[in-house]
Amino acid sequence: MKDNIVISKATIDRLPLYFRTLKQVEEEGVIIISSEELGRRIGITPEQIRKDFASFGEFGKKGVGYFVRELLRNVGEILGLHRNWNIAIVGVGHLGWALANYINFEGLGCNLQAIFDIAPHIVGRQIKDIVVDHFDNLEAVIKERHIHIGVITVPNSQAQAVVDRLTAAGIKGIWNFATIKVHVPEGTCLVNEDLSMGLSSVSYYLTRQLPEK
Amino acid sequence: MKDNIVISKATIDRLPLYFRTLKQVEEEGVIIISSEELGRRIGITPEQIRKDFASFGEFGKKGVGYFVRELLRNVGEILGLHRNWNIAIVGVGHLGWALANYINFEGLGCNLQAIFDIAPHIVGRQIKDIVVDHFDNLEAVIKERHIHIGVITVPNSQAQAVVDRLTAAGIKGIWNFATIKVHVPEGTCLVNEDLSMGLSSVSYYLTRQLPEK
DNA sequence: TAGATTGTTAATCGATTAACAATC
DNA sequence: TAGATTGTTAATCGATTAACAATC
Repeated sequence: MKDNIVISKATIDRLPLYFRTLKQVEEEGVIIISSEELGRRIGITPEQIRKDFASFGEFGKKGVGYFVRELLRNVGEILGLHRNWNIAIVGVGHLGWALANYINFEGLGCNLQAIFDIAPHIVGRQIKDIVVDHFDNLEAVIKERHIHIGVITVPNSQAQAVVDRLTAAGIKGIWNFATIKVHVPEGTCLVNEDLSMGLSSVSYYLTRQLPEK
Repeated sequence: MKDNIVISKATIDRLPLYFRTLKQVEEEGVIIISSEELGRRIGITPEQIRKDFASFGEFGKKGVGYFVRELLRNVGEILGLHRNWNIAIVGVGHLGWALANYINFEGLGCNLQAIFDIAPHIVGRQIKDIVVDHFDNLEAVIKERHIHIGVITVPNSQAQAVVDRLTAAGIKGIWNFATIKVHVPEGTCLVNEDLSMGLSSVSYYLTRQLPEK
C-alpha cells in the first residue's frame, strides 16, 4: 500500500462496489482479471478502474491484469471490513426486521450482536440468533457486547433521541434510515440511507422516457 | 419553468431530498423559506440550493425567499411524482415484504398495485390491500393493472430472468435491489439500489476514526 | 520478441464555491 | 429607503477521460 494514501471521495464511494464484485468474481474461481473485464461487469470504464486502484497501491501486473484475491483483500482492508465491527439494530419495524434478516453482515466483516425495541410483544423475541433487548438496557448491552455501529430503523420522531442515546453510550458509527437530518457529535460517523430516493429517480427518468399522455 | 431545462445530474440526485424536506417544511406550516434556512435543514450550502433551483425556474422572491408550496409542486413535477405510477413488487422475501409495508408509495406519487412470488405459501396472501399473485400471471396482471414500474427483490440468481420478463411485458422502469449487474433494453430506466454499500461506508469512516487496536 | 495491459501524466469536463448585481 | 435574499456570472476545485510510456 502507498505511504501517503489519498483516496478521493468518488473512489471511496466505488470501493464497496468493487469489493462486492471482486467477491463474486473470486467465487467463480477467477484468479486474474483485467480492468477491461472488471469494467464490463460493473459498468465502469477500465480507465476509471485503473485510476481508482492506482490511488491506493500497485496491485496489477502490466500486460497481465489484477490478482483478484490480493485486490479483494486490499479493498476490504481499506474499507475496514477486517475489523469485525459489532452491530446493533434499533427499531424492529418492517425495515429493521428485514435488515436483520436480509443483510449479509458477516460478508461485510460485521456481526449483528444486538437488536432493540420498546414494544412488549417484540422484546424477548428471537431474530436469527439474537434475542431482542428492551431499549432501556441500551447502555448496558452496548458495553457488554462491545457494539461499534448502530443502525437506526425507528420512526423519524424518535431518531434524534435514539442517536443521542447511542452516541452518549460511546457509539462512533451510525447507519441511519430515518428521513430527517440527525445531528451527531464531532468524531462520530453518520451515513444516511434514504430508500425513497431511488424510486423518485425511476420516476424522473421514466417521466422523460414516457411523455405525458 | 424555463424553456430549455438542462438539469445537471448532480442536481437531479438532490431533487428527491429537496422534495422530501420541503414536504416536511410544508407540513410544519411554513409558507416561505430562504435558501439559508433550507440549507441548514438539509445540510447543503445556500449557494448550492439557489443554483439548483435556478436551473429549472425562478421560484424565489429576492429579499424574501422561496414559496414552499409552489416550489414543492414544481420539484414534484420535475420528478414526475404527479404521474401516478403503478408499482409491482416482484419477490416477497424479507426485503420485498418490508418495502411493501414500509415505503410510502402514495407520498411519492406511486400506487403499489401488484406483488408477485412463486412460493405456494405466499401466493394468495394479502399484504396491505394487495393479494400476492403468482409470477406465472405476470404479463396478464401487468396489462390489467397498467403497471409502470417493477421493483426487483428476488435473489440475484433470478434477477435477470425477472427483469427480462418485466421488460418483455412492457415495463419501462425498474428499481432493482439485486446485487448483480442486470441488463435492460434500450429505453428502459434502471435504478440499482445496494443496501450493503452504506454499511461499508460506515466501516470505512469508522476505521479512520478508530485506529487499529 | 510481440502483444497485452497496467500506471501515470495531461486534457477535458462538470460541479461547487465565491462574489455581487438585481430587486423585492 | 435600507435590509435581505435571490439569480447569475466568474473562479476554483475535483473527477473523468484520453493518451501513452513502462513493463510483464
